[in-house]
Amino acid sequence: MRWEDIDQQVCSVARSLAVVGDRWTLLVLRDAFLGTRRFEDFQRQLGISRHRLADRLGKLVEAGVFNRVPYQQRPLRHEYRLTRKGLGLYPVLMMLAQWGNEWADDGNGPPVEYVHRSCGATMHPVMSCSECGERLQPGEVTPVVGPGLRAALDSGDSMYGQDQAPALPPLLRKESSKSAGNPPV
Amino acid sequence: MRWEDIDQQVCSVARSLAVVGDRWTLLVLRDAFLGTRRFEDFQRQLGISRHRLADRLGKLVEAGVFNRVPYQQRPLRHEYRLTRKGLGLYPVLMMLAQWGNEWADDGNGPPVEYVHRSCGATMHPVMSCSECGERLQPGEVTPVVGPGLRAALDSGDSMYGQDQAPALPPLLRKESSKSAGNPPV
DNA sequence: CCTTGTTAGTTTCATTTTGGAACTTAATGT
DNA sequence: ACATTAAGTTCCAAAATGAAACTAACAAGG
Repeated sequence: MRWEDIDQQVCSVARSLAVVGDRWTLLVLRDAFLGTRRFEDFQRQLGISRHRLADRLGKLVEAGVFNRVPYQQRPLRHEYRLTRKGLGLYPVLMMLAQWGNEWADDGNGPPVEYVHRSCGATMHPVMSCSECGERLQPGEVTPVVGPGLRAALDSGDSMYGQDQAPALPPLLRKESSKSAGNPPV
Repeated sequence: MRWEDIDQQVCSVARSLAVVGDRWTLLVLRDAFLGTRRFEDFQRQLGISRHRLADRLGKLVEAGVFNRVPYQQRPLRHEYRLTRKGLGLYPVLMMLAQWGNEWADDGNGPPVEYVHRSCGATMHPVMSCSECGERLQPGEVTPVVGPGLRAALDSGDSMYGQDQAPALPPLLRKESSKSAGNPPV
């Protein structure tokens, strides 16, 4: 399977990665969340080749993650602004940063720390349940077939046969008893 | 700058992407969270070439995301299990899935829905403050220079001069007054 | 013993993607 | 007239990828 076909999967992780899973794309977004909006600024800050940058920005505009809006006439110049859809990637970026802080520390501690304005505390982001507010751990969440997957299975137009279970988004499957005794870690 | 050098940046997002930012890697992890452990299973489910898969698994083992453990002798066979470090990527995967559910819907609704075992509700993951528990929005979090960045700046061994501000992890910078009137969206 | 099957890779090679540098366009500043 | 800025584009060599075949090490069946 070619990488460009991953958006065909009936899986939200795959579909997200079809948009943001290319090299540099998430770093472009990181800088966008930091306030960068212009081609030259992205290019300088990232060290990406202009070639790649033009391609990535174009795809993100096409995907609705950025708006390309003129910031001056004569000569006409555009800048790239995060849309609502783009802003929706904030948790992804923050969780990547959090993982890096926890696990890719170079021995000097986290590069940056975060202060939550409304409570004033130095904090880190945690993932929690929208309904009960409790923190979510792998294995506490059960994925169930949703309408999108049911539709794909019913219409048979998907790449999955009726018999073959398609890939489900992330959970930690319960140990099957036959390989008991070996913890997942 | 070459992609392989992004881990040189004093930025946790960049360092995380140095480990999980290659094509297919996050999809391999998705399947791992779904319970897949063996080479053949990853290969079949993902449709990735065996070549790439061997490379990605090797790099993830080297990075400490997977353990490669024998599950039989004669013939010797290994399987790949998520380490604690690997399990730490759960929020990243879930937030990617959540974004896909929200924004990459194909018109049929989300492929899967999630049930939180402890509260029983159909839920979605939200990102919140570890200290006050409130939901986090872009712009409510202020990044401040942490020990890792201070060390890099002090020792001067980083790629950044003392004068040049290095890239900070994601936030939404306050509008500078000179471009006032244009909302970030 | 001989053949086939399973699992986990490795090798080979054609096709894509990337990185780097130079070039273009449309202006402005000096 | 000439240098500069911003946002790309073009060109090309080098690196990454995808597809398919091949290998190793054994097990099972006839």
